[in-house]
Amino acid sequence: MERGLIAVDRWNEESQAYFLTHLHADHTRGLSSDWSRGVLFCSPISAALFPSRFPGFDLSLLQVLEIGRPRSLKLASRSDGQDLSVRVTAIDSCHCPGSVMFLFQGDLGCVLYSGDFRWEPTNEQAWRAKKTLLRVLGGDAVDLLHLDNTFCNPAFDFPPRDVAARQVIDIVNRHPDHEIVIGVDTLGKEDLLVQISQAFNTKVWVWPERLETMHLLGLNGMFTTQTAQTRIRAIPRYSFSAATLVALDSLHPTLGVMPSGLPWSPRPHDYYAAPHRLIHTVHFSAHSCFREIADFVRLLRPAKLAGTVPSSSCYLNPWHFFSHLCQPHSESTSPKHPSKKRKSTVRPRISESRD
DNA sequence: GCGATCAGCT
DNA sequence: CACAGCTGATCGC
Repeated sequence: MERGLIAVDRWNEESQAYFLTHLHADHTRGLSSDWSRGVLFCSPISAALFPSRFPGFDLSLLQVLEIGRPRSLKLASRSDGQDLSVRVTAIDSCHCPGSVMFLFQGDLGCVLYSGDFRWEPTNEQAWRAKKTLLRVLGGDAVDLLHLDNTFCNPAFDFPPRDVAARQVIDIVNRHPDHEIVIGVDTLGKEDLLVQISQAFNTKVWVWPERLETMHLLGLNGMFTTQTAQTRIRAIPRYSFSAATLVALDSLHPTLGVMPSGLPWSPRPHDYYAAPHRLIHTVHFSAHSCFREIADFVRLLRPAKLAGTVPSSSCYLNPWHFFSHLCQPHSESTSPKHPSKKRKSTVRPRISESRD
């Protein structure tokens, strides 16, 4: 965004204000315990997790933005030093605990930075977030939308997370005598584990640091670090492997469940591919699928649109799909073919740098 | 010795 | 290809 004024998830350059969308490692690269560049704004949940991620961090630099509650900032214009007045509001992005979008309104125009987000059409939390966003927008036209375009391709279509959770529960149900091992990261998929805990009325094992995270998130009584208390364990994804599963299975019949955001079918000779008798994979994505991204753009009809995810072979410029949804604000015709212009061959477009 | 960056892997 | 992210090697100070 406005270089030198506002930095969202960017930590390696001088700026007048810094904003953290969420605490995944790829958004905190450059942040460290000895941070001293300036004030950092984040959500209440990110703030609660902050000391455990960055011990010794100067907490006087942390500014908590309540969800849906605008905060006024005074910045200085880079050209003439004049005061710039900006309102910023954090909106739940439903990507992981504490994840938010940032809506900036004021002298820099109306800019929405989506951060990583997943707004499923059937999700209550997402529905509330959408209401909040529309309320704070109050009819303002969005000049620029920085969009999570991770899966911005019509080929990406996958079920909502509660359906995926149901699939995991079914797998566990079908294997009543197995130990179950689920691969998870340091933050995310808590809802999945909570649903499993409730469905089987049992605690779920997690490693000690993960238990601390659960407690900081206010999830008490559903998780344990004691192996004997449960047959269901959530282990770090990086230690989840075929070799690990084989070793565990030799001690006691074990089944691995890998909830993965990777939505394409793997090929042979790929380590993701190796279909393994002990491993079930379930599509579980914390990013919006194409249809959900399209709904989001249609809701906002921004004048300009930019992707936030760096280049990859399956990245397509969101403008390619959504330009017809942008601008003429009063257009009430509903062109129901966001993928109309899709070429049958996926045409990779290299993005510029992440901004 | 430390942090930052990268290669490798899952 | 690569959701997110760990480990370990290496580079620069």
